[in-house]
Parts: sequence; structure tokens; C-alpha cells
Amino acid sequence: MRRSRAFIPTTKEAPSDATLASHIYLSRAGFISQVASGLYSYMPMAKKVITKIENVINQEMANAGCEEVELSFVTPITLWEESGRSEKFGKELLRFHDRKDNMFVLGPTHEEMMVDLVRNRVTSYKQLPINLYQMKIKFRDEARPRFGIMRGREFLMKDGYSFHSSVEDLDREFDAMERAYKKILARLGLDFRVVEADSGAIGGSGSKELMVIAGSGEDTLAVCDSCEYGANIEIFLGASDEAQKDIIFTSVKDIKGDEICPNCDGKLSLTKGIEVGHIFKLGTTYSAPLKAHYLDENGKAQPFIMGTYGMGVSRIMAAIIEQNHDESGCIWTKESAPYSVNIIISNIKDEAQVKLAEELYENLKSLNVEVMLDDTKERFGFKMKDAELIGFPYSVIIGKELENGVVQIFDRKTKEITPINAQDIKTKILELL
RNA sequence: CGGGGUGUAGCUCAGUAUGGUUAGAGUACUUGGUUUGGGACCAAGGGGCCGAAGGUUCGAGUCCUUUCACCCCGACCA
Repeated sequence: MRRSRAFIPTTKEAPSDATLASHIYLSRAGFISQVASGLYSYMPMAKKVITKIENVINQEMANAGCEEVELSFVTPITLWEESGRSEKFGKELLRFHDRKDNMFVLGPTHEEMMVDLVRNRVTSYKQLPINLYQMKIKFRDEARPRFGIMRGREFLMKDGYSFHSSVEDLDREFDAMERAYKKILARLGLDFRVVEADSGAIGGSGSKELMVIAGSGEDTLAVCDSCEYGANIEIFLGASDEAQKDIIFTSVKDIKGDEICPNCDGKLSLTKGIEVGHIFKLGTTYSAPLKAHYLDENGKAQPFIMGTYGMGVSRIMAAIIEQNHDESGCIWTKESAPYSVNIIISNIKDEAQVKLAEELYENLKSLNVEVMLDDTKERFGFKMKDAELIGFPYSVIIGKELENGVVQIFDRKTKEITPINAQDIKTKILELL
């Protein structure tokens, strides 16, 4: 893409109400634009990042034997009445009537819809297990949306649902999904923990959350320093009594590392995390009330034993920036970057610079490298600031050193500038990617 | 859903206590010129129903009433 033709409206100033790094930089760098409370439009750069994240998820889901579907966003209220969640969700369900006066709901999650899709189609234990997922906008009419796209009313979520004929098989799938989710976050370059969690309103017998470690996270985690153990503080404390919980919370907060891990003998410490994934063992929580049955080996009707696996795609985009930014702006990781390389023409009036830049640009494009060419008339300093704000992992600076046959590679993460012989630049870039 | 705050140019904000020509700045944008390695400089421009409705007044961005939107703290949710 040519920067001169790209729609990337960067600004020097952040929206006055932005407090979180991801909100500030995604706004300033021209990725997102607020439309109303908790509602955002994604501009081209954000759309590219979202697509990159989706691709990683799709690949890992395919590896794990899952199939993608797409359920309708508008869902009949009758399904929610069947499961009993119409009341449970309350005002977070956005309800409305169509022209025939039937009531519908904008989907906040799709357990009911998926069960409805599968029931009466999958009717035998021989057809199990299956695991279906979708990548779909969700809508929850939150009482108080906040933190930019971190907690919007509308958000993009990957939601998967598995159907089994035994608890053992659900356990197997649950573990497989945990591995797939870990792989996804690792590939995206995130530092994260899998923690024991509360099953909350979704219901079910067990659940784990995937937490991206970040100081701005809304969740408090107790994590072990020496093993992989981690728990959401809510479940770690395990106290149902609120007052007691407060007391323990305060004391845990004050400890100097004398809390012992229940898994090994390591020390526990508290940290903050952003929940980007949550996997549940549902059992028959939805299949029973929705009367979704299959016939077992004995010809007896049984409700499906289910699991559900959610991953916040748009939230991951924000979490990447929460974990990877500095005072200059975004720092995208390799797998998440909207473009891998940005070519900066320092002086657009210098024919030699333009010629080399154009050649390199066409060359990399033909090799399917995602490359941006900054061919605008701005000065060098402006282009550098812009590249730092947007957060391309690497920029090739083609500037005054070209007289000596030298160009430079700028590493966004370290901010180091490395001189390279002009004729070696393509090879060097391909090495880095 | 309780408590608090803010709405003036695309964006960030002055101006409102004490009503008074044609509503301002910075930035962004357009044009011309000078610049060209860290968000340049000079000059000339375009851009506003002062959130909306009603009221007080000779006169309202400013005072009064109503209403809408957005933000923050909390509760809730995840």
C-alpha cells in the first residue's frame, strides 16, 4: 500500500477521554473511531490487524478439527426464553420488535443459537463429537462501557461450541481447546497465563480464563513464580462471604510472598490481567432445557454434553497494544502487524531515493510481503513519528546515506537504526520477517 | 442503576462569575514560496445553527427551564 493513498488519519492529540494506552494509540494512529458509547468503527489498519488475528485463530481451529459457521446476529427471543437466559441477562440483552411485532435480541453470545442449529440434525452418538465456531460481532448493552474497545458494547468474538456423548470426551476436547488457545496467543506474541476461573453466568462445571498480563487489566490474578499455576483472585480466595473476601483480599495484597502455591511449593504473587479467552465445561446446562438430544448406544435419548470456548478478537487487538507500546505509540508483534515493513523515502524530491524505494516496494510485494511505502511529501521527522505511532515492526529508511550506498533498518521495538548496504536490503528484510 | 463532570471549527481547548460590534487560539486542511534526518518556516485562505428545544431580554455562547449525548467513580457484567 502507498501511504499517499492510504486512509490512516493519524493525529497528534488523543481524544480527551482516553485513559488507556490502547485507546489512546489506536485512536491517534488512525485505527479506530468512536461512534457512540461503546461503539467503534474500525478503519483500514484496524481491519488488517483483526484479519491477521482471525487468520491465526482460523488456522489453529482447523488444526484442532473445528469447523467454522456463521449464525445470524439477530436472534428470536423465544430461544432465550427456552434457556431461561432472557431474564438472567436482563437489560444487557438488546431487545426489539420487527414489523410483525415479533421480539428479537441482538446476540450477546450464541449458546442457544448453536444448540438450536445442532439439535434434530445431530441425532446419534455416532455423529459426535463435533466442534463448531464462528467469528462474529456480539452486542451486550453494558451499563457502563469503557476503556475504548477493551470493553465496548459491540465487539468481535470467536465463539466455539462442542458437543459430546461423554464427560471424558468433553474433558479431552476442553484440554485440546486450552492447547489451541495457548498456541494462538503465543503466536500473536502475547505474554499470558491460563488461570482457574469462576464459571459465572454462563454456568457449567469448570472453566479457565486466558489472561494477557498487563498492568491495566481489570482482573487480579494470583500466579505462581515457579510453575504454571494461576487463578483469578475471585476463585483463589474461594470465599462466598463478601466481607471475609475483602479481608482476605487486603491481607493477600499486603503479603510479601509468603503465600504458597497449591500446585507446587512456589511463591504466589498478584498481577493484573486482561481476559481475552474463557473456556467452559458446560455439561448439559443448555442442551437439557433446550431439549437437544441424541440417541446413545442403547437407543436412549441423552442431552448433549457441551463445552463452550470464547475468545475476544477485538479485545486481543487492544491487549496487544496494552502489552506492547511506548511513549511513541503502538508496537505490533510479528503476527499481528497490519504491515510488516514500512519503506520511508526521506526526501521525495531525491530521484535516487524514490527509484530504490519503488524497486524495493514492488519487489517485496511480489514476494507477498505486506509492505507500506511512505511516498508522501512530508519531511523525514514527520514520517518517523508517524511510523512509530502506527507501529510497523520494521521501517526501511532510504535517505541521505544512499549517497554512500547505504540505507537503514529501523526496529520499532528497540528503536535501533542499523545501516545496511543498499543492494543487500531485500535479503536482510526477508531474513528479519 | 446511584453519585459527579463535560458539550464552542475535523481534533485539543479558551471565552460563560459581571449578557453588548462580525465568536477566538493551537493543530489539521487548501494555495503559493522557502526548506528536506526526528511531527519545519513565511504568507494568504476555507471551515461554526456555541449539543437540542423552549423561555427571559432591545440584545443570549453567556441567564432560566426542559431534554439529549458523552465521560469519570461505584454497583453490575466478563
